[in-house]
Amino acid sequence: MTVKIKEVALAAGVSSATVSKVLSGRTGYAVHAATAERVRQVALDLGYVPDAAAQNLRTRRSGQLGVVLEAVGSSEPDSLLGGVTAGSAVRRTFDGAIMAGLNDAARELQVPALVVYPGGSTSPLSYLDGRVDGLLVSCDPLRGHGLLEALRGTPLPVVALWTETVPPGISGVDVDHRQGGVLATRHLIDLGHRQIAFYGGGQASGVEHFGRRELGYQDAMRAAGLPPQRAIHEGAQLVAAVRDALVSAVFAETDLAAAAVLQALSQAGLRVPEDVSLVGFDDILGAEYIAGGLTTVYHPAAEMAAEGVHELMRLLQGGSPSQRLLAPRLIVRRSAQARTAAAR
Amino acid sequence: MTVKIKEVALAAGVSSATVSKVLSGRTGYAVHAATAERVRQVALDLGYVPDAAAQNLRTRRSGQLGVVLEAVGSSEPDSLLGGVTAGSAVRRTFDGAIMAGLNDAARELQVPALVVYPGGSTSPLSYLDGRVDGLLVSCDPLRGHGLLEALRGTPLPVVALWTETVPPGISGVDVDHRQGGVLATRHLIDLGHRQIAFYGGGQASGVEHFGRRELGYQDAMRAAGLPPQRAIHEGAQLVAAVRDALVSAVFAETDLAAAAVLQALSQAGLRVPEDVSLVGFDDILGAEYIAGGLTTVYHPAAEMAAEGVHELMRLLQGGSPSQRLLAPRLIVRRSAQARTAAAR
DNA sequence: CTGTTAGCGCGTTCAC
DNA sequence: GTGAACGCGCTAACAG
Repeated sequence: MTVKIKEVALAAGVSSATVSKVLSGRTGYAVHAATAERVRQVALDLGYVPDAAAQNLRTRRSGQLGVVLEAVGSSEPDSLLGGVTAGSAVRRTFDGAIMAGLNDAARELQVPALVVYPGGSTSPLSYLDGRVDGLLVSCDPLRGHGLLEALRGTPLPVVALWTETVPPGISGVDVDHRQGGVLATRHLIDLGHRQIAFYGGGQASGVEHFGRRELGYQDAMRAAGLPPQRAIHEGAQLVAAVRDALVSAVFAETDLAAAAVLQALSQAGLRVPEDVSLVGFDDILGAEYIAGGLTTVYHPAAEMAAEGVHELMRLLQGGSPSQRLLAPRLIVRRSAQARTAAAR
Repeated sequence: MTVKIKEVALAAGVSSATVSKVLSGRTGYAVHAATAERVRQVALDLGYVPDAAAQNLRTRRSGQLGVVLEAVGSSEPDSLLGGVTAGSAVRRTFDGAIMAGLNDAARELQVPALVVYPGGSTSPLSYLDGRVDGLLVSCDPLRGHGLLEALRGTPLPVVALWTETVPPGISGVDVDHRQGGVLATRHLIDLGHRQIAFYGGGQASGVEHFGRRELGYQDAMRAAGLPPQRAIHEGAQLVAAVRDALVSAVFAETDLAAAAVLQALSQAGLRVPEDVSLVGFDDILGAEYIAGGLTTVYHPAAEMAAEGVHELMRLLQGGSPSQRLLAPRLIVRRSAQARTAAAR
């Protein structure tokens, strides 16, 4: 037996229209202050809660934002990672960061609720049932953007996370991976390294993020007048390069890849950072335990999600779609040290 | 301009009632197979999607499950952790695991959508607006159960995660932390250790989970005829106990606490597992990097969330509230070794 | 047995 | 400050 607006109206001695006006909170309606106060009090006493379905039906808005949460995280092929196999755990860390960012932003902006679509693979049509006023799509960078393409031309405002390349009419928020690659590489250069390897699939992987991280590596190398090396994606190859004095420092495209590098080096009797300097990317949980503290690039996933909510609110208020890149940040620990300290 | 049911009816040459019957999917309605097929085809061609608000208003059900996602994760006080400060990252791992579990279960059960309430601190009344058919509460084990208490007696079916102690009328799903404590401790006993310390706040911390983990430790010790030791919650104290040959193995109440133990021991020149065996709890991301592979107890957070969804569906189908505990699982790595191998 | 008509659910908003 | 139409799909009762 829930309380309905008519019961409140009756108890307050007014019509339901008046109750609606008062509780809408909007000013500008002609309602006596005393009446308004009485209505509010009665509503509170009776524990009246407006029915969301009726409200949505009439206003054609739900006050809900949809979130399509595709699995996000490490997309590294196993071959690259050696024995390191925490991919799904990394994915969860990022998903958790996304939820934390969404939650914080939604609370701050007073968005009533977020709707998560299970699986995220449903037909694009199903997002158009009025359940949500806008859509955040957390795409898997590896699996391409099938859903985004399908949403091209939707009447629903859409913001895509995790990608720089979105169809027209859709907003995008991503981290500046290329700039992150520059940060990591420049750090190694500043430490005096000249022979710096890029470890990972990079552009050849077909994964947008990894390609951009490699581009950043190349940018920084060229800016310092150094020749970028071809990407290495095998532990043995890297060990050989180090032995031949062709490599004194490594930028691994992810922290997991860095862990794999560390493992390969250790097995060959090489130490980090004494023999080789190492920088990763992502700052995953556990990064502080890798090599006694992995120097890495922090990936602001939560901030990205929060920015996505803000962008969606902008679209809902009539703004036009835009692209935005968030700056990553270098986290200096101990796995990268000055070249001179290596004494080789 | 969205397509409405009447337009479909018109195009298919039937009434809207027939369209509704066909698209409801329910059998038992008397509709010609040929007519039904035609209606379905027309609906598809026109891209008809039933309006959720109208549906919800008429059926008084939303097909949505609410999730109150309080911050969950490491609740360890800083003093216990020494320099190890990855608490928020752990929280995100668990939140991500929860979302992964919810997502998987919802998809499997064909639940249309999950609603996440931002902040999770809103008045209990606000969950009664018909937006959701039931509520999952992922409570913070540290902050107590204010929300759960407030939900006592709600007409809405409620399932609480992360706690064994719930008000009457509410279902609970939690991990069997006590059993996990037994697993960890028994593993050390089986390895030949007799002087086993519990490291952490335990029962004194006031955190339900940690208390139960310590109880499990005590259970296993007593079962082996060994006297449980008083909980240690300071690195220096632990180092002293090891030096005095009072402790040869440590069960730390969380993996982060284990990392702190490791750090304290290392600084004192003691090695894991050569000098001291160490077992953690949670199997957080990064556990495989702690001490070259931390032996720990896996915390099935995703499974817990999935089980929560199942329990909620049971309640929605008229089942009665119940409590459920999920079994944790020992993950053997290399931080705990046989006593004899220690050669002390 | 197939398909239609009519009215419901409940808060919002326009016209008086 | 009020009355009543309205949003849109569902379903009980009814006609063919």
